[in-house]
Amino acid sequence: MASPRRAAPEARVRLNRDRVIEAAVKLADVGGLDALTMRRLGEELNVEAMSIYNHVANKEDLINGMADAVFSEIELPSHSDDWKTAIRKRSISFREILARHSWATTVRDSGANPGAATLRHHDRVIGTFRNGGFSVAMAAHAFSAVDSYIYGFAMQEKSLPFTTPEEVAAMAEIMLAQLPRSEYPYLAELTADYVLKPGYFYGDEFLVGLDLILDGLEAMRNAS
Amino acid sequence: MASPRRAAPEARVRLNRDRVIEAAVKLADVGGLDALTMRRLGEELNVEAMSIYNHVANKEDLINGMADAVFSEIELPSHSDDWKTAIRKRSISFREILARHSWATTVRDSGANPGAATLRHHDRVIGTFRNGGFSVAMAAHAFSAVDSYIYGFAMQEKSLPFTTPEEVAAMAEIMLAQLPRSEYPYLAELTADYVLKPGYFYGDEFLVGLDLILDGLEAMRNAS
DNA sequence: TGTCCATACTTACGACGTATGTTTAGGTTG
DNA sequence: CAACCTAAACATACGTCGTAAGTATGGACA
Repeated sequence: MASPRRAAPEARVRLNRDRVIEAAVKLADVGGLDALTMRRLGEELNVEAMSIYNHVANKEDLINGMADAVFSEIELPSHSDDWKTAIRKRSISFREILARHSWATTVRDSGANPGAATLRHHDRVIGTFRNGGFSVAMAAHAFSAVDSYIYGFAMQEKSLPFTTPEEVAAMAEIMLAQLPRSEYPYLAELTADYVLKPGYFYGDEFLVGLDLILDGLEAMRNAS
Repeated sequence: MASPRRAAPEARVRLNRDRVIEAAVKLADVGGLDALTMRRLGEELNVEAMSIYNHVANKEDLINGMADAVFSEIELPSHSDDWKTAIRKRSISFREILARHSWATTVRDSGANPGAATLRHHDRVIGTFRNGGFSVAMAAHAFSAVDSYIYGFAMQEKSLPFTTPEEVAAMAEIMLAQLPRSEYPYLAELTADYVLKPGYFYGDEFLVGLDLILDGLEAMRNAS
């Protein structure tokens, strides 16, 4: 027999906050926030649920950590681009990240206890506007408008119960069939003549709205 | 003794779907979606939790009903206004309603099983754009842009852990005090020179962004 | 007056977040 | 190498959740 020192055939891997958060994000990505339970997370980490509390104050703290992890993934606005390009790029990245972690749209983090990555991200965005010639007030307007739009778009996108164009078409066909045309004529028209057209993909709407806002902000900046 | 016919001193009030939904909305308004439990709701209705299931398939169905009830509160775009005024008014109403029922921002209803009020509302909004001279595609763009913005704004607003200007000031002061100025200079500047200025109210940002989008849509429409 | 059934109540189950207490394994010290 | 300390694991338990399944009841119509 080996010495008791080396008894365990499988050395226990130490846990830490980052490993916990990473696993939690993975769980939520797959099954949504509902699928993220402490017991299930423990299972994923080969640990009892309660052990997680050695690295996280409670579930809320865990979720805040997850939100901050998501923010750290977003591409920061580049210093070498002009403000519009920089914000445009980071906005596209933001949406992409929110689509990948669709549970994140519901999480408020930012408001209550923003993490370090969240703060840094926001600081850089505001800085980009300021350096682009926006006054403090205008930077605040711009920040609010752009981020509200991105969050809202991500939410709408998430709420769609389909993803691929094929699914969209199938779903739209069904909805259209059971939609009382006389009662909702415009909804029916939009579905038939737009959503059901080949090549339709709701995600494409994102850039239309984003550029609308960015152009508006540019005009506002130039007017001052 | 009175006849057994009239035995109950307090006649049992019959439940129905609308009464259930109304009470549920009230509960969620006060304490958020977390405060809405079937037992608590039963208590509110003087009924056991399980009795609610005679009027509602399950909690998801209940919440969908609540979402539709919220939509029914939103002011429909008026036929007598031009498209821009009509959409502006209903957007302001929309935000107001979402602020009053802040739990509603998280609920997806619209995507999966839209209720009658939701469908009617959407139909009227799209109709307003179409009658205002928007092509089907442009109406879709407009609808997406405006509603994404409203939803996102409502979410940001909800995530703020304060409401009154006094609370904002107090909170901002605290955050500013513990914010590493050198690390987040722009965030600090914005807080100090904008948020902490008397009269600041985040809700005021709403119209700035909304008008930005509406003006952009108008330009887009005129260009075609 | 008798029958039926919609609607209410009762009980029970498994899963949840987490408070509390106990065990253990890895590093430090003599 | 043995004795000890402590961080981090496990174990147990409580109250609450959504809701399945079975039971009781009272108002409407025969």
